[in-house]
Amino acid sequence: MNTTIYDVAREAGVSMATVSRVVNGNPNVKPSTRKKVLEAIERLGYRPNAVARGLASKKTTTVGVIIPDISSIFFAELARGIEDIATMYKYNIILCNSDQNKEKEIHLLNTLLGKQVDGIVFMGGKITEEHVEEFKRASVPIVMAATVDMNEEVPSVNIDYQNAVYEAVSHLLQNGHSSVAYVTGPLEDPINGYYKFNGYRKALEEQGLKVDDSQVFVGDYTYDTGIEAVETFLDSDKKPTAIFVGTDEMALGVIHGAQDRGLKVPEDIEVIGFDNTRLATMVRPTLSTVVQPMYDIGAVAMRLLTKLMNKETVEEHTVVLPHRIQFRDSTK
Amino acid sequence: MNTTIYDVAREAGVSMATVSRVVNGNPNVKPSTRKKVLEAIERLGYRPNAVARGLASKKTTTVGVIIPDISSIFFAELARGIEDIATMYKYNIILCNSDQNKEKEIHLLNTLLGKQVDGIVFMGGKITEEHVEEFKRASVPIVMAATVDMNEEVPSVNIDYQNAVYEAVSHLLQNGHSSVAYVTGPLEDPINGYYKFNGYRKALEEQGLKVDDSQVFVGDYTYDTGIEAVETFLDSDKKPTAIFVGTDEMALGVIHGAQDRGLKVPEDIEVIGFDNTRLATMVRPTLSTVVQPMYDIGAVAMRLLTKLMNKETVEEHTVVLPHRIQFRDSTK
DNA sequence: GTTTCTTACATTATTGATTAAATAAATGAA
DNA sequence: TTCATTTATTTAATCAATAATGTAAGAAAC
Repeated sequence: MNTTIYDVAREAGVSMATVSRVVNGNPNVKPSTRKKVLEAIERLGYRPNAVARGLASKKTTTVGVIIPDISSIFFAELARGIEDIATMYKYNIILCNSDQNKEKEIHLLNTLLGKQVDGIVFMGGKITEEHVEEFKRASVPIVMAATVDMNEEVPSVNIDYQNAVYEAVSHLLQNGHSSVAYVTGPLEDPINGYYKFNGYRKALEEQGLKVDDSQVFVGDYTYDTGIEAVETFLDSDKKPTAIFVGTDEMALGVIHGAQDRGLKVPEDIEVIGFDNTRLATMVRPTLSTVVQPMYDIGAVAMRLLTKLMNKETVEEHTVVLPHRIQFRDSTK
Repeated sequence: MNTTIYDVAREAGVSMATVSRVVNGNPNVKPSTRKKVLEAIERLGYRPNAVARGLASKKTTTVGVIIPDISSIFFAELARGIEDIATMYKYNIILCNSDQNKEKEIHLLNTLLGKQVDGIVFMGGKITEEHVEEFKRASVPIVMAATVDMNEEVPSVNIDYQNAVYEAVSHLLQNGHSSVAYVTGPLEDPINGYYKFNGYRKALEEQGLKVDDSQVFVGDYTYDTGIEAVETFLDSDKKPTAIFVGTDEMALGVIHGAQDRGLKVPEDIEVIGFDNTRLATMVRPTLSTVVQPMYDIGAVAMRLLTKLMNKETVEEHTVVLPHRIQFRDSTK
């Protein structure tokens, strides 16, 4: 049997309320009794039961984290940012993989609320009306990280995806390419289908160009679809000389796919990736890429959540972190 | 205010015990009352409070996971295996990063036990006496994943690291190299310092060779130390023609470091990595590597933990999963 | 027809903390 | 010394479930 606050109270000859006060650092305890209690705690090896505490105080000091896939390099980095800040504020995290499946997401949300988490960090793809409904119904704050709600109803932390892509593609166009191909993740995710794509479109149109569907390849974020993408491009009659790729992992695929066909990067074909995961320096040539500060997005999202959980007033619920382009050797 | 079991009981005109029985699928409820209760639950949007349930039942259906660093490709994959099986058995996981820091590990262990987790999966480096003491003192089962306790006192899931390295190095030696260099992770971790290293030594000695310290480089698992390692080797007077590398990420560094020096892999220098992370196919040449089934290790560890939590009898507490070598293009 | 068993519930106690209200003790001012 | 305040501590209610025990109604056994 584990020792309870009652055992400690008896051992120290005080009431459980006093023990509770000592444990919680309440100042209204005489130093001598505090000492007695502390000794009793030590003697019995008492460890407060967080479940009982959670029931009584209605705070569990744990937050839920819904993430598409923790084994993805991108999300794992985000998760680390979340966890570090959570730890800093004495929260633990319950981590759940959703695979971006809407049913799972809703189900997990309810499981977490059932477990009485004090808040939730949500990462996903497309945010539907139903998501927002569920979020609103929740009794605790929810913050989205690297996930956009186009109506800005839910607090979130992101970068300016549209401008980030716009800048990268514009850079390539200014290098004199007559066209820039685009490898993107699934378009159902509005980050891909709306923001990033619009950035691409805008950059093209600014140069008097139009989006050419044969120059756009929709992959599934994996290295292999990066390879597929170049192969498709190189088999077409309009071979690109510059490719913007929506994620680093696909960009590695693109570089290797091109090299496998005997092309030289960046001489024959320039490539810019997106995210600046650790992969970007693990290729030859090293990858020029848009820096999305994943760790920071996670950290800031968690920090925002702590404020909301504390009922502090926050000026801006939709935070946009800065981005930049890191030029390496895959561009001239 | 959230609706409680009491509200449902009143709404349905039954006692809370009956509601509890319906919610928990106890068969001793007349279909007609079950229906009444279910309707009341639906009407009120009742969601059981897992904290109260946990206090009363002494089960939280959550397990703790202590992991060195979730942002590492290796551990993230392990974590995914753990989480998938946990979900399958209706557990949630509380995930904590330890950075392999002993104080943090012990602290996290106590935090998790305070939160009344039903079990713990532990991943770390060196397991000290103190670790084992703490593990034994815990009132819930603990399983280690990809982590060895040399005394086999703690249940664990691993592969046979010594033999895995032995086979890889032997393979290189049989290819006719007069020596095989070795890039390893920190030797404080007995997996590196004892098992893997012994595998290396054994393979060498079987060919009448001895370990030459100048042919051993201790890295910190990062890509960059892989590069450092080759550079050190190539600057020495005994330039290796084959290198065994303790992790894939360092192996990528080794390959690129060698290529940066104008060497060809595998013609001038053969490389074998370890782990078979997704990185292995993201290099040119693709990396031959020892397959450590990370996802499976996590999954099996979690499965083992569910059995222990259920107090099922398990035949073998120390499970050793099979490994193999995946040959790709970094070896001849 | 009484007794015994089930079935289907209800009642009440319990879980291990927090917290508000009540009370006791200590301190200070008049 | 007395009363008011402040400080320290206890008592008891509460949190939202589960678990153990109790009970009424009907079926089966004798």
